[in-house]
Amino acid sequence: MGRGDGTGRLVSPDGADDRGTRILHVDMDAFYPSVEVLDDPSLAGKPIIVGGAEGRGVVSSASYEARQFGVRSAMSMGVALRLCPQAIVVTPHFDRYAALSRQVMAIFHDVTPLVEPLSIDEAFLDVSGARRLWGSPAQIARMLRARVKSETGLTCSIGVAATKHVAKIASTISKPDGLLIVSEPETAAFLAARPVRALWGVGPKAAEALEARGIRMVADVLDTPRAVLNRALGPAMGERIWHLARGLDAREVSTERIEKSVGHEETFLEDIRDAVVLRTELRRLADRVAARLRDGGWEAATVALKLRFADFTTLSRSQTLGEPTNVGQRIGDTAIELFERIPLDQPVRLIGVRGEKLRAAGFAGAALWDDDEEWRRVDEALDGARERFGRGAVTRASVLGARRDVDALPTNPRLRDLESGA
DNA sequence: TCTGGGGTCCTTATACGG
DNA sequence: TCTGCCGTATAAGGACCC
Repeated sequence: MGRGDGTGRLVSPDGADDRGTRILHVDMDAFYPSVEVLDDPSLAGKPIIVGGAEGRGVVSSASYEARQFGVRSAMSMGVALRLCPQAIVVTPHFDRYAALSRQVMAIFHDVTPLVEPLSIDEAFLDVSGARRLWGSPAQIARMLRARVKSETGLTCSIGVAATKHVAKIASTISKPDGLLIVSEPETAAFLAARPVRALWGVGPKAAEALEARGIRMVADVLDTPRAVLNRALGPAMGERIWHLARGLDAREVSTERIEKSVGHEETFLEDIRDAVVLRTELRRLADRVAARLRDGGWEAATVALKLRFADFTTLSRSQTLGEPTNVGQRIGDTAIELFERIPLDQPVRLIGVRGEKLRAAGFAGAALWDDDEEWRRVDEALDGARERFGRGAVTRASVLGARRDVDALPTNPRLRDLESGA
């Protein structure tokens, strides 16, 4: 959720240039607190903090009134309340947020089927096919803002641009209740004037590494040789920001995303030393992970354990299973095996279990293992799928799952994609 | 009153087979 | 047969995002 304090609101005027644009990024304003105000109008205009109220809670989201005191997402509640003692703390009502989110997404789908939800409160829309029906991208954005407001009572901010990246930056700086249109001809100048931190994927660490080389603004990135960026940030990140700084972002709006892992983790109210208690928690978390896997029709090929100790050092261990599973007992057994290998020389503050390398459930793997011809076809499918999704996005197991289960589970987007890719 | 919980992606180290 | 190289897979850790 947004980080600004809400003082920078921008609304592009009617008739603003929207040449070359087709992507909208819609971002709800202070979504959680705004929903709370909707449900309790007496909160309107007050500093609201949504987050874990007691113990080790942090701020999930703060109203703009609270942000003016410096309250930000991910801040510990203690610090937040020191900055803004008069704030009203509300524990989150995720079901309500999800319901409002569905309502807002439905409005988007009214306008175009090309909607890519990024999180509970934001989405990309490709409106290139919606022009005839609804008008130019700028007109569509104005209509969406009006509809969201009138049908839900919530405000949102919209960035309109030629690419996802620029649309996202535009919505961020237009907040709250803003609209910023960045036409294609304006893009280069718009980007150049932003700090590097505005680039997607540049967080505190990368910003620091760039700053150390005198690179503070996107304009500075333009003056920096590619090789220097690659050295400073690593080849993947270096290449990415070299492109993004130039407005080069070929990513399409994609309506189907493929889950790669599901997990649960828990921070204790007080650090725990007792291994019996920790094992019990692992069982509980493993059962929740397994239930989610079954709901989605997945199995996990790898089980990962996460521990965070009292001093905040965090460690993870993972193990690939002989056979993927969505059975809580198996996931729990594996998590506990991993846990037993770690010396407990400190109390534990957080423990978590995650299932990774998801594939479709129900695949009878054993039958295939000694069939060379089948393996050859699987590897061909793997190559095809990797070309489409990129390396690492697809595992052999996921292809195996796709080949076997695509008829049984035709509505599963992961399987459909893999099958057509194969 | 220091630091949540859900994720994705990238880098580096290591092991293994040819 | 030994060594190096290459590609691949797995594992661990960390940065980043909301």
